[in-house]
Amino acid sequence: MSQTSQVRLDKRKYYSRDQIIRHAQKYPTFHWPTTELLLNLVYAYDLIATYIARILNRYHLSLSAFNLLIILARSEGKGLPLHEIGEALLVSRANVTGLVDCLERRGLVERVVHTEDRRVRIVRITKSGEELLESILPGYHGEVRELVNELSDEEKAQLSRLLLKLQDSILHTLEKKSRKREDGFMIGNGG
Amino acid sequence: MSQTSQVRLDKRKYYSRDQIIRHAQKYPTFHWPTTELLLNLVYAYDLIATYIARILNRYHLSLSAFNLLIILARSEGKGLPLHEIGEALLVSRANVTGLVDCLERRGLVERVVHTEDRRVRIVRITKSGEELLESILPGYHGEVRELVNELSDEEKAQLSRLLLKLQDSILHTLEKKSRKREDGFMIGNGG
DNA sequence: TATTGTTATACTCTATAACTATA
DNA sequence: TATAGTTATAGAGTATAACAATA
Repeated sequence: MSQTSQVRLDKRKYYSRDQIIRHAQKYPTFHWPTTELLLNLVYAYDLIATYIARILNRYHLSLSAFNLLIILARSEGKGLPLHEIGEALLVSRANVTGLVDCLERRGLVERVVHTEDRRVRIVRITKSGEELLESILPGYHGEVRELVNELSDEEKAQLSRLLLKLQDSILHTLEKKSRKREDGFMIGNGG
Repeated sequence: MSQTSQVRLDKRKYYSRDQIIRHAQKYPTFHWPTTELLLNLVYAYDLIATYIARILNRYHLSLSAFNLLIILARSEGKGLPLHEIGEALLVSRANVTGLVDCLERRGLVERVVHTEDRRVRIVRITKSGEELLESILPGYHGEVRELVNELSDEEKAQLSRLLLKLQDSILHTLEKKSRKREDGFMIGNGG
């Protein structure tokens, strides 16, 4: 694979500060710190998501499928109804059905009818799903940790704090917007 | 739409620190600050990406299409060869063709054969593409700025600095890995 | 009537391999 | 031989609407 060593990983030359500002300054609403933040957030996410997807690919799991298995494993046998899975993964109900179908066919999760509300199906992780997770997680945690090892624990904690504050800001703005307009902005679970 | 007001935007209850640590502490490679950082990065990205996708949806543009138009607009008429677009967007060559096809059909970009190397096609934004961008960007910048308005400029800059450091850490680790193994990890442009 | 979940559809994004034309 | 771009295909992800079962 001669390509491997020639792939340029760093795309940041396409997003130089000077070029962006030169192009965008004609818009009065343009704000460099905001734009810079978004670019860095998106690019950091892209790098990590692509890398994690490659790890999970070895196990034929998508990122959503992996997240679902982990959430179910953490629930300690109680499982989750399908509509709550949609909330947790920011995915619509219709698509949760497909995701769960796929994992159920492989025997990694199972559906159980809720005893009190017979409309509801609880999804639980199976023994086999737990075994798969246990074969993935040691290597997964190690590889991910190596990936971010140039940040100290303190920097990681600070980054987390700022990202949390960013999430709060977004959530508050969206709530304000959906209170204001009846045709307000919606996120997730649009079905 | 009675659903609008009932959608729960905040999914963080599914990712509580105690529950995660209780489940993951059996793995010696597990490291809470790293996991916390990843969760917060992914969720912040999800919120922003979903919101921006909704804005762009009004103009029938995907996030990639929007990014492509902006990169082309910033190049000030010079345009970009298709393989560089792949690098910039972290997308494989094959998929750049499709993306450019789609925008070319709508008259927003055009292909021009490179005069010196006749294998190369340069993609340029058209007048019509620039007009579309100019109709989107004022509102776009304003909405995005409102979304993150609970962070001060200083906090945004600090967040950017930390995200940059995170990007560097990832890029360095990936480079080390691909130097080590001939079948090394690759990102993007796998075609 | 409203909610949970399913089915069906269509569109986008992604990954891969085989192909062409140029260098 | 290597590179730029295209074509074709298959698998995910997402959005939407219509529907059945249950509340």
